[in-house]
Amino acid sequence: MTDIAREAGVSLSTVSYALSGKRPISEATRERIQSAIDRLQYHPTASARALATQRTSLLGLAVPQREDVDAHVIMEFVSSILTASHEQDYDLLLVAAEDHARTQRVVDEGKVDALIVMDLIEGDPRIPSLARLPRPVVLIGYPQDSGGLACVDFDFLSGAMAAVRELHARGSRRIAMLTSPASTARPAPTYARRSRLGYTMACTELGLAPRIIEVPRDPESIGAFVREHLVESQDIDGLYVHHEPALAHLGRAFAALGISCPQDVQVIAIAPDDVAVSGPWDVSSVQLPISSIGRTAVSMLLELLGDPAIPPHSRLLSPVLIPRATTRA
Amino acid sequence: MTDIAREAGVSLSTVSYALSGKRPISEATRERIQSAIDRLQYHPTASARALATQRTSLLGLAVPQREDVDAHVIMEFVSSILTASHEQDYDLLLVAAEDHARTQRVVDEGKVDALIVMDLIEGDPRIPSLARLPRPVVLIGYPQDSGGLACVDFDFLSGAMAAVRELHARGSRRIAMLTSPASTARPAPTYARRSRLGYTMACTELGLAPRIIEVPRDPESIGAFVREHLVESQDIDGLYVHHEPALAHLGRAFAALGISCPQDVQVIAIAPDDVAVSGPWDVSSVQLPISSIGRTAVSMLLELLGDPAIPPHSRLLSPVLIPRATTRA
DNA sequence: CTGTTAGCGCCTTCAC
DNA sequence: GTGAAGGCGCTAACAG
Repeated sequence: MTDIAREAGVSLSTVSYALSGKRPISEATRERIQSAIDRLQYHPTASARALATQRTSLLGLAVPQREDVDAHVIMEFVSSILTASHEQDYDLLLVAAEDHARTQRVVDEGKVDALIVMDLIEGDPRIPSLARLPRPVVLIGYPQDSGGLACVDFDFLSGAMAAVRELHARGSRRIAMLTSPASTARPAPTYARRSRLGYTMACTELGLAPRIIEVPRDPESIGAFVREHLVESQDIDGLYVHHEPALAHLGRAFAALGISCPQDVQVIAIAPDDVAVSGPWDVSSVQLPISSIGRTAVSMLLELLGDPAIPPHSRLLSPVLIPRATTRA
Repeated sequence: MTDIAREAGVSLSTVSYALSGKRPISEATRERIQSAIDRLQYHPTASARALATQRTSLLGLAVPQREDVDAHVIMEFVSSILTASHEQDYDLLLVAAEDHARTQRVVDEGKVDALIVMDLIEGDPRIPSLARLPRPVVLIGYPQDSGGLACVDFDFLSGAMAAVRELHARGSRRIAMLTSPASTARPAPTYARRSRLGYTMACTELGLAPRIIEVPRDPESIGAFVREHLVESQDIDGLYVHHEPALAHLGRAFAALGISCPQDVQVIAIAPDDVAVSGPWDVSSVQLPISSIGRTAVSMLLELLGDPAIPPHSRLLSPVLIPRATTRA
């Protein structure tokens, strides 16, 4: 920077101000400076700037690497967060969520200005330490006790209720919820409880008896479920499905066993649009707005960076229901 | 750091040396320093260290965001690169590959020590500017002209040849290659050419007539292909499939049209293990070692960081063939 | 084995 | 509008 000051015949600070624009600079000198910059191929040094300003223009993101989290979903989160960050002139620093010590370290050492943590589970043990960090943190997920941290997530409770009400409004009276087994091994992600709760509340509201059916993701189990409840006892005429990997199998089982979908039974899933329409059928669904969540997380972080006094709060994105081929008109 | 020096009753530099271990420190003072660190919750400031050492301990990764690159594959690359980086005490800075200006900027400004660029295409326009960067760069992919940059990729040429030879050794004589249409819109990824070339070379070597059949990824097109070539004209008894999204559809089409697989026709795919076994059948395959590629890219970068004089070269991972249910014994 | 000191490259409050 | 000077927190010679 000294070089280009000399080259342009001005003082070092003038160059700095020309670059940051934090002070009016005459058009003439501004141009001389710019041309010197081009000529010398100058690039400001990020670490020096960071040291002086205490800002890295880096956002941290703790990504889960466990096999049982759908790679597509994670990728969409990462991608939307990356895009949103770039739009605000931030870069993204990735750290493995499993390595919590490292996650803390990158913020303690000031490698990032703020942090996004995804894949929260109920009673997540990381929450207390995250709450102690000296920089803004937002969680993707909505744990019962967020320890005062900002949260962003889809409103699964409302989403589940919307689905059940819709099934009911279109004529279903025996509405079950189909979901994955509450794994006792792994603690549940924060949305599992809220989704079930929403389903139960809606049933209560409508005077229906709630029935939550847990089924593994393999085709055989799905087939068995369909045979038992839809072919034999026929005790279900509406299905709220929160079980993405099972959706496609469900559709095939219907076809194989001769269940005609909007007629015999209506189905509403809660899923990202692409998985709702990617299987053998186009499933009516409550949209899971992954990239909106990602973008919201970033903008929330920026607000907190702008004004750390903002009271911490949660943002739950509202459900939008898209009727497709699995519900009646 | 001054604080903990005072607190421990030593000089500032002693603290620094105690932390970096670049100088022997007596056990006694070392402990006093450590306890002061714990007491004051001290954490070294990354940007200050980076400014002083000219090292950020950050690796850059340019990730593609285009829809037509399989999210699972990208995620596995990212994940393996992230893990490998952490193992070497590096963090990972993500930037959108589509934003090439930004990609260059993060290295010009010294935000990263080195850069990995994935999803290279033939004649990639980014190569010249990447070659001019003042830090190590490795490409994931193997373009014909790498501009002197280091490359890491699977050896698709050998992989294709291995597959064809294997089919031939197990009795197939009319071996076709099934792959995705060479999109005229998007330029081809670097492996497309090498895979086809390997297939052709193997055919030549074995005295077979090469037949490259391009089929879109949708189930209908796959079904049509099977009907035409395996049911009607029956002019194929061996299939080298480099077309991941089509694999599952192919298996279903075989089942639906009564093609018995190792008997009527043998199939070897080139694919990651998980996709080879995830469909309706377990496909014999040449392993696509995605995470090995990722890890290799990182270790190559570190070698270059350690000794920039290392002559640039490419690393092509050798094929490993896994016989499964689609080849004869 | 420990202390002193001069930067790393940029920002920013001051005087001019 | 411009220039001079101190400081951000740490590293690494250079002396002891």
